[in-house]
Amino acid sequence: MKFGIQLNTKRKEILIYCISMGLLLFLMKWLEAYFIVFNYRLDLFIGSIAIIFTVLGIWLALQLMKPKVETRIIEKKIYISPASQKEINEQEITMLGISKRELDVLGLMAAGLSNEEIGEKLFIGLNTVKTHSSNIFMKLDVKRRTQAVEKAKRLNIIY
Amino acid sequence: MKFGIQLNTKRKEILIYCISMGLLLFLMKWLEAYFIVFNYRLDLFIGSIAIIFTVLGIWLALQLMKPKVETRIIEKKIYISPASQKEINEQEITMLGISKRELDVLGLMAAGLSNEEIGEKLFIGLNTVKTHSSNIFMKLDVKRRTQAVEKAKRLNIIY
DNA sequence: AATAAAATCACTCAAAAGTATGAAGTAAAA
DNA sequence: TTTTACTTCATACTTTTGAGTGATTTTATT
Repeated sequence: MKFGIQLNTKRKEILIYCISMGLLLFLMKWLEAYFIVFNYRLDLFIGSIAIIFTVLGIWLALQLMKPKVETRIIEKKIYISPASQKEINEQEITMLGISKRELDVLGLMAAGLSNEEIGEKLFIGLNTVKTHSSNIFMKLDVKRRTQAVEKAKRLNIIY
Repeated sequence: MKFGIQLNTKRKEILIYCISMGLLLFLMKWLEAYFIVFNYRLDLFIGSIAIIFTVLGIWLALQLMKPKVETRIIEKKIYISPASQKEINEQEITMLGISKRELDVLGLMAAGLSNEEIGEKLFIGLNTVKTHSSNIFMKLDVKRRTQAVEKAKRLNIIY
């Protein structure tokens, strides 16, 4: 469809060109008599003709060459990683009322440490760790550390 | 740099065109005397001039229009499968020698179930679950279920 | 300074988890 | 058919975990 319209446009242009060329030739034919009088000016007349038709040729070429646009389509790939690294949900933490220390314990819990190991890492006693973990379970509404870790990860409380 | 070279090429073409045009005019001047003899043929001569210069104009236009290249960069979005939804690494499972049943237990372990609950779900006794989990820990080279879950998820053994 | 929240620890008891060992049935492979 | 791996279960014992309760200290807030 597009090609057809384009061709029609071209045909019209060619037609216009032919007509105007014919008119020009007619005009020149008329002018010829005038210029013939000034015989010395014939070279100037021919020069004018040359320039006019050069310009005409250029114009015609431009009209016909219009769609000669080389379109290079370069597909630029944009890789989109869909939110793989979720951020810590601070809001959820405050909402559940989990304290800093409890969060520390929870993190080490998720790493697979035992309560004793957690205590060593945080320089606190086993009983303290137990208290913290009990509070965590209460706040997270779970019964086991495995559940706590699972839920905490699901809620983006820990990494 | 590129632009400079391109301009130089164009300048050369224009120069060549000017020289050839000059030569043509000189040729025409020479031919003028010849054509003047056939005075009736002046219109034909002028017509020839018109055609020649039209063609010349077209040629010039084509030469000048050559580098009209349109580059369209189309951004194509490609969605990468998220890293979070990794597939189960069957190879790792066979490499570690983890059996189907052990994998079942491991999965429920990761869900936060207790050994007793796992037994109920799989219709096996508590002792059996314990045996399985012990074997899992041995094969995964860990000491606790939390560690087992952590490592299993890291190795893409479970979801 | 008084108050409240957070962090620390202790103690007891019960439940759950984990170790070690042995054993029996099953299904697939050599 | 024998072997091997898998699954199942039992028993005894140890360790870890978790609940419940209470207390002290620190820290921040009013």
